[in-house]
Amino acid sequence: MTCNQSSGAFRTGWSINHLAKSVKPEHGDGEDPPEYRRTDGEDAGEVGGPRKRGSRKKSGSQSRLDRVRLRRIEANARERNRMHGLNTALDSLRKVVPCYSKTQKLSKIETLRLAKNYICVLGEILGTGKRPDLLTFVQALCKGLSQPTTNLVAGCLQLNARGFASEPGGESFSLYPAFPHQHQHQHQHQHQHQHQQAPGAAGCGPADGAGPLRPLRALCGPCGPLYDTPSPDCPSPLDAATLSPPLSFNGIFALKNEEPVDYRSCHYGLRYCSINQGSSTGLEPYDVQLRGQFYHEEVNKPFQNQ
DNA sequence: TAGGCCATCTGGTCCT
DNA sequence: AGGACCAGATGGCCTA
Repeated sequence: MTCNQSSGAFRTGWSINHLAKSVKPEHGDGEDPPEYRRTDGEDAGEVGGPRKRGSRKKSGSQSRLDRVRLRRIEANARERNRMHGLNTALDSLRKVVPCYSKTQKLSKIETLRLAKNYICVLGEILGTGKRPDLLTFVQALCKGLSQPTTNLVAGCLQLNARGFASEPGGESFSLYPAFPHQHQHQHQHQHQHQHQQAPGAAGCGPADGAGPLRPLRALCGPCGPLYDTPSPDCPSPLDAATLSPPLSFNGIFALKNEEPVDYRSCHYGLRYCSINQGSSTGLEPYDVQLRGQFYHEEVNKPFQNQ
């Protein structure tokens, strides 16, 4: 029996008796695990030489061995439960962190790192009373995170980083989402270019090409827009009237899709996030292309020297 | 195939 | 004595 089988069996409600019959197979081939082979102090005294063992003594030792074995099995079960509780808590944490996907869970360590970053950001916001710009926000969130996680977080943040990488080493950024009505031709070809698009691929939105970092007005929650002075260039399709409500997070930031996006099928390349799928808002799925390496480096650059 | 992640087992330590 | 907690070891699964 494998570990997985064991855990599966546990999840389906193994009794201690079941466990007792399935003592760790890795030690394998019917051989008892080390502890069960080990003799306790009483038995250790017998190691020195041949010694007659009465049946009474033997049965006592046997029962003691059984007790040890049972305790170990019980301890294993408790330890499993403890770890399951820990994992449950981690799942809870994943759900309140600004990047949640049922299909591609953050690893434990990345969850903790992201949560820590998030707490720091929120603390900073509380302390200063100011909302950070999107780039700063993402940078802070992704501090110390792995590249895939950085990409995942950015994806959850609805970032379009194509402009980000429009010029290798360039200084322009675009954080606008690319809506199909703006770039329908792009959308049609994105799938076939998933793994081929050059760093200089076409950007999107009015910020495409050159220009300063601009806010993503899609990041508007119930508490109002993330930015006090939304860019006048921000096109009307992003107006609140057409925005889908799901882009909200705890009333603070608009960060998450209610419908978790499965990024498994679009690692590092083009990603198609569907907001409010099939809604009456008229919004079609839009892409949040992320150029893995370059994006990761850009996001983490400010922190690399810290 | 290597590396990352994970679940589990295990023994040690500390606490009640 | 027994439970909680911890860290090391191990093996399975998945992905690049």
